[in-house]
Amino acid sequence: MTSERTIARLIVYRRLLNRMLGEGVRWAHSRELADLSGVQAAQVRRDLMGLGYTGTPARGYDVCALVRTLAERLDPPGIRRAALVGIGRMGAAILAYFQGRGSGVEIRAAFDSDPRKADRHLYGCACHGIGDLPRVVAEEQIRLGILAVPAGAAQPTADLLVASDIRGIVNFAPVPLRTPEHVFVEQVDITAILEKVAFFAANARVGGPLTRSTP
Amino acid sequence: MTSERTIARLIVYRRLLNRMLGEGVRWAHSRELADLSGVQAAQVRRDLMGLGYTGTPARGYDVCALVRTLAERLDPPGIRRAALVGIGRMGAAILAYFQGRGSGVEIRAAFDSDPRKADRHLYGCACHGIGDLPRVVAEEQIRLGILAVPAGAAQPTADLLVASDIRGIVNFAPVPLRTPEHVFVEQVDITAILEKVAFFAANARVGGPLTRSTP
DNA sequence: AGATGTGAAATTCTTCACAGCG
DNA sequence: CGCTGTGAAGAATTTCACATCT
Repeated sequence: MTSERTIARLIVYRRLLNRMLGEGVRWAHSRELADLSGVQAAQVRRDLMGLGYTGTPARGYDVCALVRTLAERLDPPGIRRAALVGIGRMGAAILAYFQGRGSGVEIRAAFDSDPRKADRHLYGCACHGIGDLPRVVAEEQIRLGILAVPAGAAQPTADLLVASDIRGIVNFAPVPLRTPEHVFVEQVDITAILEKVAFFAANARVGGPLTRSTP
Repeated sequence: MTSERTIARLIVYRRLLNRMLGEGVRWAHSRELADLSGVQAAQVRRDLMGLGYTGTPARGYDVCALVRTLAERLDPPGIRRAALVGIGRMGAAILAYFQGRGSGVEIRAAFDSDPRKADRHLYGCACHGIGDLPRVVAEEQIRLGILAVPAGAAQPTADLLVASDIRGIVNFAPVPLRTPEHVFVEQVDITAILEKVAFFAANARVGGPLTRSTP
């Protein structure tokens, strides 16, 4: 009912619904949400069932009310501030990507071990030396970390984040992290993803399964 | 036996084994691979079982031979060339990231609708206007596409890739794509991933499940 | 003793199918 | 009627547990 897969789909539904809201759409059927997000209609209904939210057979789901319900369920009370560690090409791209995007999460500070990258602003975000991380994370009450450091630095950096009382990490380094159980880690391994797509592109048979997404 | 999850794990094992090889390690037990990749030992054994590859109870798995077996199984015969579409911050970061990395996949050409970004080289990769895509993709026998375009351009660009006989797409735009069944699509939705981590970071209970990775 | 290979159980996730409502 | 909510079936995936080998 609150599995990782389910939450990932709810997040996708919410974005679709927000877009609909902007287009003035008031009602949506499970079938539409399903088509737009690439899942089965029954899956959408079951996912929404878990929210306790209920639509009507006649009009479907009230887009506005559903967005509110999803916000209640998905938006954590105190967790929306993130720290980015590693201001290389990938880190800078992530920073740029999140600027102006009305996501629920906001990157409050960036860190790099290279002192030349510290003490300036990049895409509107303050940059610090890595030594300032514990202090800034505590001061700004940051609870999320985004790791965009080289593979060799990933584990020590994760340890530092954990020691600074971070609760969740998105790791772009191609190294599985060892963390305490109370820290949620999501591995985003772009190289591995490309290799996977290469594999299934080669072995794609017509009539195969539908396209999948990364939860 | 050849599910998406399984292939994703095999790719991770392979990278670990390659690293071991570089460190001179000759033998590995299922337990070590499991610990390093964050899964159960039984899972590793079952995954390797599917390869038809067999270890010995005494020493475990022969790292060198296993890497060869994995290469046979995972490396598609003709599919290793990719095209990047969208040379913005994210696209440039991906390009930089893949340069020098000995991955099985290589980015052969980059495209952008902005003509100012065409006709030059970026991180060693030739850049073209989007109009040249069909020709270059055909000439270079490219079979994979990486989408790093704005959300609004994602679907039309995907259509163009599909028309150019691309077989697999990694989509960084936060929009699910509609593609024919014979095209494998992997959605990498960074905003959604961050929101998911925020959710589970907030709801993290001590004694919860281990960290997960993105297959 | 400790590790592999693997049936079988357990668990998780998805889809079916249909009652019931507007 | 077509759509929702949902029990039940069905698939897929993971984990257990143990015979077997060295």
